[in-house]
Amino acid sequence: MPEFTTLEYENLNSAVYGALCDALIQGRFQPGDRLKIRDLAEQFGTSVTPIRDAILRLANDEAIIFRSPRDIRIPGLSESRYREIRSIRVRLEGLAAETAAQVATSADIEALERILRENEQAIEAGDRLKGTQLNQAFHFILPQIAGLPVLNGILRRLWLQMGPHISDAYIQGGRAMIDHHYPVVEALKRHDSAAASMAIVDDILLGGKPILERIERGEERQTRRA
Amino acid sequence: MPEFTTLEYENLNSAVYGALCDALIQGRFQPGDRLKIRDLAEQFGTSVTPIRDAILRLANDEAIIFRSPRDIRIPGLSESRYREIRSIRVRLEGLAAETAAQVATSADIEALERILRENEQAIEAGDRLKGTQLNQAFHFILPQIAGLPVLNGILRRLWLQMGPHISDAYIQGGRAMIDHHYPVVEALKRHDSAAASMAIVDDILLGGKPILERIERGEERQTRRA
DNA sequence: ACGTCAAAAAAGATGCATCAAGTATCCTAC
DNA sequence: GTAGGATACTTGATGCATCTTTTTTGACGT
Repeated sequence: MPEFTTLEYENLNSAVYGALCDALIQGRFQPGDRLKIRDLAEQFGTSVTPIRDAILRLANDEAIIFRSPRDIRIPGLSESRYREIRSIRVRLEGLAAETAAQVATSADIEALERILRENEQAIEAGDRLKGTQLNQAFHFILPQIAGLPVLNGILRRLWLQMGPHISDAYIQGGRAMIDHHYPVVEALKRHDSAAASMAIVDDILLGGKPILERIERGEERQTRRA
Repeated sequence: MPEFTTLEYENLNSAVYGALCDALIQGRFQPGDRLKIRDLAEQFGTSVTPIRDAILRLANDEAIIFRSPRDIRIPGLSESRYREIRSIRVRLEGLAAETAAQVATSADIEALERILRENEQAIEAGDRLKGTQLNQAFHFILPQIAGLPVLNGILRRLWLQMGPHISDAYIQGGRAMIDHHYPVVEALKRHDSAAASMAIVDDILLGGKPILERIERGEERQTRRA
């Protein structure tokens, strides 16, 4: 269960922000979707103020954009931007994997293997949502094992931007999403930093291939109206 | 002149956010300093609303923290956190330097050399503020040359967190702040990616040494009252 | 002096009214 | 039937009142 709020105490603002982050990461928004503060306020049963706060934070994360002062939307993702995000992930998740390999305990390994088992089951059951969630859980747990909270926050933000663009695509890769995870765990067991780094890089590049191909095909509806 | 606002149109919120970001990066806040929304509203001559918006964005960047629901402060920087930020910078600025080396034009090189010349002058003149500003400009221009806007945003956020902790320390390093910049430019001229990456890593590790030593010495006043 | 506790003041959270600017709708004129 | 324009509506920005909780302060007793 990833922790998304950076504010340590609870308020409506953080609750809304967390809920919208979850929705974004789970792909429940499509590129081009428009967000309206008053509508969201009604959905959440609050006034507009906490919604505005959350929307502003999301805009600061570049997870949503203000196309004009009154037009808040889920942004598109150009091919070059996706490639940049992928390059950044390669560097940062590589660092996380290296560090994790050095410090991973047997409890950490068990947690990873549990995620893999659940992911297997989700794929067999055809549960796409759970499949992508567990895939994300795998990626987020590495910086946690490594004890790198700043890195974790950066990756979280990148995932907010990718979320609306990976929901459908991942499935087309079938088991490719999970196959590359096993070598990572094997490397962590051996405390082999170099192998762990290479394995996670493989996962990012190969496992993410369907997403890139989808963006290249231009199946994005970036400027779709509502 | 780095562009800090992610909202493309102008409003009070972004103006306040930008001003506070500048203040943070320039070290005009000290760790432990307390921020009060009403006070800032008076200083900026606005109501509390745009200030709250900006404060919330800054908190989302982890540039400021809510120690309690009514206590907004500049956070401290533990040694482990600084080391983590440094590791991330090594990876990301390494990537920026590699990419920049491949695509840098002669105009880009000239811009870099202009910054170096101005930085020399600022150091000679003993202008600390301008010195640190130009040092930052050097680091921010590399991802711009490389055409990596996402990377740029991540580094900007990291700098927001480091800002309050580097103001004094850098000076103690004397010319060390700038000496390591020359090999970077030389590598870019030769379009030598590997050398550029190594040079910028040297700068981060060696140039940042005074900061780490200061944090290790515990000269931080993280919980200082006002 | 120091710690404790209570009252007073401060401060952020939340809700809401209003404003300005942009959008949609509908009516009219040709 | 269509084009143009005026009107009504939508929507985020801003300001502000109020509420609750925290923080500060100061008096009191030890």
